[in-house]
Parts: sequence; structure tokens; C-alpha cells
Amino acid sequence: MERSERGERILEVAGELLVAWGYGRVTIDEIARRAKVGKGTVYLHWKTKDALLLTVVLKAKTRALQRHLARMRADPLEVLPSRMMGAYYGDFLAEPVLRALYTDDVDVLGRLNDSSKKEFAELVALGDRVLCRHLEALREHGLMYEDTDVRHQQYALLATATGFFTAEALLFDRAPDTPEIRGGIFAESLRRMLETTPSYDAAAAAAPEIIALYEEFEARSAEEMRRQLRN
Amino acid sequence: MERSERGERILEVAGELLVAWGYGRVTIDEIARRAKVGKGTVYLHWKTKDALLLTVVLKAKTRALQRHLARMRADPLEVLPSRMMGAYYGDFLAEPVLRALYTDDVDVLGRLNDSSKKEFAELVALGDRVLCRHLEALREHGLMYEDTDVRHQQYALLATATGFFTAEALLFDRAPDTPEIRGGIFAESLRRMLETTPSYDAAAAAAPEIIALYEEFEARSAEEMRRQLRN
DNA sequence: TTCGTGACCAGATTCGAAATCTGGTCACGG
DNA sequence: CCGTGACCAGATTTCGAATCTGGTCACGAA
Repeated sequence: MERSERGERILEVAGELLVAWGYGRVTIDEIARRAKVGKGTVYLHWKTKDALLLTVVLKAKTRALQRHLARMRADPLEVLPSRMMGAYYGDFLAEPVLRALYTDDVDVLGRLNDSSKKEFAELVALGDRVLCRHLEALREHGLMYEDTDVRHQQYALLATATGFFTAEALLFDRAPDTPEIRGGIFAESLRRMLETTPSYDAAAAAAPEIIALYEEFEARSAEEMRRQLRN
Repeated sequence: MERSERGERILEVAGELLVAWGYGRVTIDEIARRAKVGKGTVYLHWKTKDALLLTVVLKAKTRALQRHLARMRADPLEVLPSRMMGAYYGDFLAEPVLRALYTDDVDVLGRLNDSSKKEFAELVALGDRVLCRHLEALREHGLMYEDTDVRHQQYALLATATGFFTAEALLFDRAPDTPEIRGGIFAESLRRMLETTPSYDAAAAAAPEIIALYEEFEARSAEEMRRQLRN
């Protein structure tokens, strides 16, 4: 049995348990039992329980990021905030761990949020820079309005995204029926808020730089996940 | 000493205490002591502790609503979502009770949120209808885009507002400096998202109906506050 | 008679110490 | 040499006793 294969199974089980039980109730014993390994084996892979569960979350985020990259490579128009976030929205709601992260919040993730804030502060800062550069690239190619400070556009984007994710839990009883429709409203809102008339050629010109930005972010995420391992 | 004056002082003290201590730590004894009345006197005014604190919140909301009405009466352009919410944003952040309601949430308000959800379900539903009619009126006067379902516009508005309020606490470390700037970004976002080129005349034509809607809401709120009293 | 009050009660909440559980280690065995 | 589970210290839970708090109401002042 391969070491990495074993690690994958532990991660998988940990993810299921995290969603089903929530951070506080997940135990390393139960993870080991379900993954059919000894408890000590878990600690051969990750430094601590937090490191393991942080990896679960980071992995889920990375999967969404990879799908995002694939979409951008296949269709340059996916670099537009509306397209990017609309698709992200669907991915996030479909990924149970991330859905929990954005809707149930405290109950499921417990202090994992605080933990990750400290542990990943650097990564979050990089994410901020990446998004800002992304928007700047779009502006340079005439795909976004330039009559506003890019920092303000970034804040508007983040705040609006926060709103649509939070609304998922907060307004669930007065929201339009399907996630697809809500995602559509989200995308349309961002388009009107930020984007000029889309141009395929401009998007194709901007895409390489933007893709490179997210590839760097992906690499940095992978590095961060490695940093959570024992060796 | 007037009965209503006494009630006002109790409300005021209760508000201060609610913000300073949070729902769980506020006691009727302490409210009575600070308001210099007997404990039983508090119960001559309100049915329960929850009724009292619910009234504190409702009163704060009503004050913001009244300022909103005054602004609309003074300047018809204030009926535009961007203008309305931009000013609301400032008011809400300046009103400690409401600021707590939208930023600290659980810690300060405790189970008051759930309590109000049940108690004020009807009022919330009316608020929903009022907002929807408000948007419909704007559309009829050509002040908002009509190429989208009004329900979807309402959801976008609510989700975005939720986002900017939540972001106030969630993104505090990476947000633009002043509340005024953040309020400006919020307003500008809504304008681009929902509004056509503003016309004073169209706004003036739409204003009376819209003002009437919120006056009805204000009346209904006052009625609800009365319903929390003993007699 | 009317209005305000605080002593009082039941039930909720808190406290604290004992009992249990869990993250993390490491000596052992396959 | 790699995987393991018994083991330990410290964290968490339990649960009954002690305390606190929302709400009442008999009483007394006006």
C-alpha cells in the first residue's frame, strides 16, 4: 500500500467526517478507524489534527481553483469576474466542505477558521494580490470600468461575493428557487457592477497573464499543504 | 413623572446595556436600577424581557427608517436604491444597536435574532413586499433596468447589502479606510447593478407612492412595538 | 382607588470537581 | 524500517449543588 494513497484515504475520510460531524466532534481515532489505519499513522502524515483538517479545506479550495484554471484555459472569457465567480459559486455550493465553510460556518468549522486565519495569513495576502493584479489586467485590456479605484472594485467584488454566499444561508426562505438561478443573478450583478462589453479578443489577450497568476497561487497552495505534513 | 417618559428612559438604558453587555448578560434588575425604577415597573410597561429588548431593536430600526423617509421627502432622488442604501449604511453603522446587529451578531444579540424572526415574521414579510413594490415603482418610472425579473433584482439588492454589512466585520483588515468610502462603494455598486441614468422628474413622480409604502411600514412597526407592551 | 415597588418563587443558569475523552508520543513488534 | 496502539497529560464533559434571574403579586404610598 502506497504512502500517498494512504494519505489520500485519510484526507477523504477526514473530509466526510468534518462535514458530517463538525470540527469539534471529529476525532483522530475515528478518522484512523474509518481509514483502516492505526492512529499513529495519521501522525506519520500530518503534524497535528489542525494541520490535517486545514489540508482538507485547502484541498477542496485547490480543486475549485483547478476547475477555474481549466475553464479559463478552455475559454478566455472565463477571466471575467462575472463568469469566474458565477462558476465558482456553483463549485463551492457543490463541494460539501466549502459549502459548510460559507454557510454553516461556526458550527461545522469551529475554530478551524481562526486557525486558518493565522496559519494562512500569507496565503490570503497572496490571494488578495492575485485578485488585484487580475482586475488590473482586465482594466488594462478594457474589460472592466476604469473610472473607479481598482482597490474599491476589489472590495466591491469581495463584499458582494460574501453577500451572495451568506445570503445562501441567511435568506434561504426568500431566495429564488435553484442554485443555478441564484448563481446567474450573482454573475449578472457582478457583470453590471464591474464589466464593460465583453470582447473575446481582449479576453484572449489578457488570459495568459491572469492564468499565470492563478497558477502561481495554486503552486503556493500546494506548498502550503506540504508545509502541513510531518516531513 | 410621566409614564411614557419613564418608558423612554427604560428603553434608553436597556439599549446602552444591550450594546455594552450583550443580550445574555443584561438583567432586568440592572435596567431597573439604572433607570431608577422598581423592577416591577419594567413589567408594567413590557410583557417580557424579550419584548423590551425587541422594542429596543425595533426602535433603532424605526429611527433609521424615519431618517430615510425624511431624506426621501426632501430629495426625491433618495428613492434610488443606491442613494437609499448608501445613506442607510451610514445610519446603521452609526447606530450602536444596529451596528451590533449587523457586525457582532451572535455575541451581542444572542437569541434575540431567533426571537425576532418568530415574533416579527409578519413584519419581515411586509418589508419584503414593500421593497418589491418600491422596485416595481422605480421600474415603472424608468429608473431601474427592466430586462431582469424584479424578484431577482430584489435578491441581488438584499444579498449585496448583506455582503457589505458582513464585510464590515469580515474584511475589516483589508477594507478601504473610512466608512464613508465603503458606503460610497456600496452605493456605486448598487447604482451600476440596478439603476438607469437618474432623472429628477421621474424620481419626483415615483416618490409619493414609494414614500407611502414606507409610511405604511413605519405604521406597522409602531403597531408591532405597541403589541410588545403590557396593555 | 391607583400606581409603583421589591420580596419572593420556580425554573434556568452557572460552578466546580470528578470522570471521561482526545491529541499526540513512542517503545515495540512484524 | 515502517506501522501501531497503549499510554500520558491536559482538555472537555458531566452532573448535582449553589446561585442567579425573569416574572408575579401582596402591600403600601399617594
